[in-house]
Amino acid sequence: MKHKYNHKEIEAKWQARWDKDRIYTPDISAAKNPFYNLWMFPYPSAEGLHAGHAFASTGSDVFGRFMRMHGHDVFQPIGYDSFGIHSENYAIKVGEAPSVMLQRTTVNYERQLRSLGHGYDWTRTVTTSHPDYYVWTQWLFVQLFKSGLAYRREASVNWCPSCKTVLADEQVIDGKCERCGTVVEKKSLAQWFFRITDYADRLLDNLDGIEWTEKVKQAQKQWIGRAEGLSIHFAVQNSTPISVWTRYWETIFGATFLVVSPEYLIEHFSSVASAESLRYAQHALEKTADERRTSKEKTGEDTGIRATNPVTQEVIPVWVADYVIEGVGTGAVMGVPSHDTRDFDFAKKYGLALVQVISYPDPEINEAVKSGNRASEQPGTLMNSGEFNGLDSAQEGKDQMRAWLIKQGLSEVTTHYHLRDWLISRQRYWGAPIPMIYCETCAKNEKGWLTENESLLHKNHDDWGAAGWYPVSEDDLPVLLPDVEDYKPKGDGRGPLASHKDFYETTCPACGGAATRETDVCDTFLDSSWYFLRYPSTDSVTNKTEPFDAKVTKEWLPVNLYFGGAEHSVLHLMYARFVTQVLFDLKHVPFEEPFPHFYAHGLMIKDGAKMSKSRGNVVNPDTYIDKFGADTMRLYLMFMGPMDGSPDFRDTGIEGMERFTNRVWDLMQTYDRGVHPEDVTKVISKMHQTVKKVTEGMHVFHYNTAIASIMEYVNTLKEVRPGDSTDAWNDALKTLTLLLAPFAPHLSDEVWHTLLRNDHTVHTTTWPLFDESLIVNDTVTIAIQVNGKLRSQIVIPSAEGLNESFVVEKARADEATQKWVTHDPKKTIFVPNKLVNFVI
RNA sequence: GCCGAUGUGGUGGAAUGGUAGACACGCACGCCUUAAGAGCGUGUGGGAGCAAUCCCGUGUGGGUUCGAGUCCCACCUUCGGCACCA
Repeated sequence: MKHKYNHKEIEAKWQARWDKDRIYTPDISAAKNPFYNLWMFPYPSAEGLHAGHAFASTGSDVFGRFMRMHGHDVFQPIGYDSFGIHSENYAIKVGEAPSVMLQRTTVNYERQLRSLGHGYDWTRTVTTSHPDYYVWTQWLFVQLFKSGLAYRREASVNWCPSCKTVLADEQVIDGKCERCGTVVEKKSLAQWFFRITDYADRLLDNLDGIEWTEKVKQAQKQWIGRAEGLSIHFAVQNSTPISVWTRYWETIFGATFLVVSPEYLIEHFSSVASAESLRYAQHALEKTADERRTSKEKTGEDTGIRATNPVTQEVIPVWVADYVIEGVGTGAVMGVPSHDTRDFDFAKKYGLALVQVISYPDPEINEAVKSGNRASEQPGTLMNSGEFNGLDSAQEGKDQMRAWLIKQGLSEVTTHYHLRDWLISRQRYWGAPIPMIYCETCAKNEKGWLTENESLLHKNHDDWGAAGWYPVSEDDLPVLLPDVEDYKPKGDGRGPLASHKDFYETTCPACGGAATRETDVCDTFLDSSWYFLRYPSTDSVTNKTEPFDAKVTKEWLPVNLYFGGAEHSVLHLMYARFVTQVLFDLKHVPFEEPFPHFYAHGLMIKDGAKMSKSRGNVVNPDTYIDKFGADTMRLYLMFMGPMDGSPDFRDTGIEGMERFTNRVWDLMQTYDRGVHPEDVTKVISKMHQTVKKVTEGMHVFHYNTAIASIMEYVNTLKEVRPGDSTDAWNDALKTLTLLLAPFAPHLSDEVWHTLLRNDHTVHTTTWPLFDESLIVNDTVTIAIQVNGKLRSQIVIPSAEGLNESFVVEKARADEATQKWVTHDPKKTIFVPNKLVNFVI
């Protein structure tokens, strides 16, 4: 090979040139054909981007470039999700202020992202920890508060003893902190919540109308967890009735006891329950959620309370047990040992009654339920709930049973959700201060913003914690996060800002008296719940007075393609949808769904394992870009496998791709060389075939097969004999350059200008079209099968490919075939242009 | 337990029901070179055979079909999500 691609020189040159010519900076207000191409913005970690980020961001960039070559005004912004525990924890570790560390890490991120040659619009970036941005995060909080969707209540919440802050349910993975992996504890604190549960139905139902991978939709559906069941009321002697919630109401005849959660017992029956059971409940509350979750053995205590089964009129005992979880259902369950394995275990251990279902009150229902209820037919046999669920024949009985229970006034239909309200407060420093003010005087007078004003959306809220609370006036935003020395979390349930009088001392917006600011800060997921709205408006003249420009937003949103990791299925994506729906209801945006098309890319692995610092298998893209160049790196990343897979990064693989890059570069030097007249058809046919395959691959993010067909094309061109058909050859190389442009943007633009002698960038040049009719070659190979097994092949002129009698006759005449087909076949199958199958 | 995926050479991975393993990596041999590297060329699913060629092969077992990696039924593996969910 004579010529080698000099990546260092060429890539630096083009990155500077693109910047200067602003080819990735669309005219936001005048764009005719907008395409908003968004990659989930990273949090700028101290370690910088790893190869997995490069894989994902390149996948997004390739598509943006593809769209740009289709005449779209592609807007591809980038920014930093810079607030949050992750950044702060690292700052604490290295003993540096988060804001100081951030300056260094963002510079590094920008350098890395630029070195990959991505087509970002660097004139419109977003940094969530900048006051210009978080002023609007605080504004958003105020809107939610005024809508009645933000409220404050004392609650038992997830507490991470290492991060020393509370966490949202979504941020607890297997009982551990999503950020640091520490086992999460329960703690009772007064906290701000968002009423995302108000939007549960819409969040669920809208999923049907958006183009997301099934996997991610399923994850959201499960997380929302809508389930219809019945609330059934059990009268309690000398006390308030107990309501249980169940989806298996037809088993109520077998309910021989009730079990309540420790929380339930203390809240409702502390005066009537047995001392032993109360002690048990108190003790149970001290256990961590994880301890309760993982203990196999069920424990409990008889409360001494007696309830009545509303259907059988049987008096049954009420027990307390920590396997019943507060917040699931009503916190009380009916124990049906004949139908549920957990109830069976419990009943067995404590000697509770186990009764089989003997009869039903209505003969018709009796029959219907019985038909699906094997337990009733085989007394003494335990039927577990799983087995019962699988029986379709029981459905009709269940439906009738429900109608009967409701008619008798014993129960009502209740829908339960797994989704909980979004806990926003963080007792930390590095976040947007929650823009609320508490006035003790007003609180005493039962006054507060929500008691004096009508909320905008959530009308029938109970005013938990509303007294005394006022939002910071929008004119006074932002509430600036002060620079403080002692930003470390103290762990006493209050954030570091609570030690700073000059921060929290203020005056009441209502009465003018002394008041205090909220000292907790917002969850980082609030920062990222609306950032996509900000990008197109960053340079708008109105951005000092509005979070985003209405006209620009109407033009550019919702996001055309959102590219990101599936690990955000139930966190970021759910929050962003919720916030967008609220903004829609408040008429700030004209759409309900921010990401009508979300593509979930896979997670890159290295040596068969997930990349992680502890495994020591994190691939830093810098070394590879330095050694092989961004284009070779990009090509390799995209060639490893489909975007939704989990490709394994291997050094030998990128070396192979370097050979390809050099082969292409070498081939490009032959521009004007020409092609042998006898090879012209071959070249043209392969060219159109390649354009077709690449184009199709791009649309479905199968970049690996797109690159594979480009490789085939290059292999073909290398075999072609030189000659005097210059146009055909030059056309072939021109097409090759265009097809490579999204993957290898630097090399392509260099070739495009210096060798192919164009004076405009390749990246806004129109993507090549293919002509199906030109893909056809002079000849076509027909496979010959005998009884479905391949036995021979024949080559025939393409013109005869559809001619059945011609092809079959040729096939019968084939020597190898005659060995297998000795007499007339029973049947002959002919597939045009493909094969002939003789059945003998 | 429930939900969703997944399973193809030594490896990454290709295949609108129609020639399984495209394209690469790796490996082997050869050319070039004083040599190494780079580059170029040839071969490379398993088995039998000097060879032409034949047999077997897409997690397992059945089925549909002229023809199944692909469709249907049952099961297994691995990976993700949810979960003492009442």
